Amino acid sequence: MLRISKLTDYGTLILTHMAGHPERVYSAAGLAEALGLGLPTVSKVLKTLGRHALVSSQRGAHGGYVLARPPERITIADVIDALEDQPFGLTECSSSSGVCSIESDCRIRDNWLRINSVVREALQAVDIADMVHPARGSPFATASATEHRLHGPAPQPARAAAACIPAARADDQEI
Amino acid sequence: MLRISKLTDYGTLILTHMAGHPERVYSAAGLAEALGLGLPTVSKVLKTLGRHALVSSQRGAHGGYVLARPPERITIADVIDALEDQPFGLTECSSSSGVCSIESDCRIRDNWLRINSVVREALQAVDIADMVHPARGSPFATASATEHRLHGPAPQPARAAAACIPAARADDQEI
DNA sequence: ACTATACAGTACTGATTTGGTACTTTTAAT
DNA sequence: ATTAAAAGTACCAAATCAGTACTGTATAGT
Repeated sequence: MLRISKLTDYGTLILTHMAGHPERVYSAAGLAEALGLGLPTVSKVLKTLGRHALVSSQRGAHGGYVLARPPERITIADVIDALEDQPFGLTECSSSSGVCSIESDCRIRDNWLRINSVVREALQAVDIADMVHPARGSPFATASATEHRLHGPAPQPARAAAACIPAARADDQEI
Repeated sequence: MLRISKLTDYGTLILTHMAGHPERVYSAAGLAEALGLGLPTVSKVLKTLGRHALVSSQRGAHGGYVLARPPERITIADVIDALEDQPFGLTECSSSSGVCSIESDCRIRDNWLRINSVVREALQAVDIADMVHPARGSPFATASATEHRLHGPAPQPARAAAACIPAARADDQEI
């Protein structure tokens, strides 16, 4: 469906929130409270982010999570890599090789690989620090975002609100 | 999971095949046979493509499908718009507005919208004619596809082969 | 007019994926 | 020792996807 999973969405939300005070130790409970998400869900995301070294964790009382590196050096592509189950790739045969019996004959694969590269670059051009500021002069702002038509905004139903929770209040909920 | 659905994959496959002879009328059965896909599945895809005016259909005996416009003017973004259920957008709150209760406060939404634009442009830069040729000097080849690291090729299992069927044999199976 | 062919629409079912939760274990500070 | 907090594992419900079947409609050829 060409959409990131909710967990990935939560991940960017959490990291963006943490980027407000890059040195502070945040507890999973505090983040859940601040972002209006369930604690188990937040824990799950943070654990995964920790496994991929985007945050580092401190166990025990007064423990918690800290960004493992400055927010400028954590890109959206990093978050997707960490949180999405399948390896990056718009199609199955382009994310991992060897699954397609007639790979050598397939004329489309090369093109999908190239499309992937372009999409990935777009995702790598945006980092968490960019997300904190509403619209900074970030590299991806240079793209001709004006002249793209978006020809199907399609006022579809779309169920309940997803991960779009206020990232504001970046400084309550210490610890 | 940031991946297009199989139906969309089939769609590009079918259109690419048809682009081999842009004027020819292809039957659903012929395409299914040529591409090694199930007839019902191919029919489903073609019907949807027809509804979105990417192919035009001719009913009755000797009927079939033809590309509705030259392959140079059908982009991957068009195919995705036609075949994916949800409207384009990496996150729910970025594909349609009004679903997020605190939309105005959300500092991330603007950024997702911008990321979407970039990704969409990448998808719009590639057309079906590009897909036919292994690696033409297409606009998206100009991107710095060299310096992207792809840091997680992750030799994951990955189930059965998907839509990666030979697009070759572009000229057997007439009608 | 009749018949064969081929697209159109709808609906259903099984399988996969996702999202969320619960429970147990390990680690560290007081 | 007790408490706080993360780590790991496993599980369940719900949503989504993929594929199939069935019925209807239009066209060409005889």
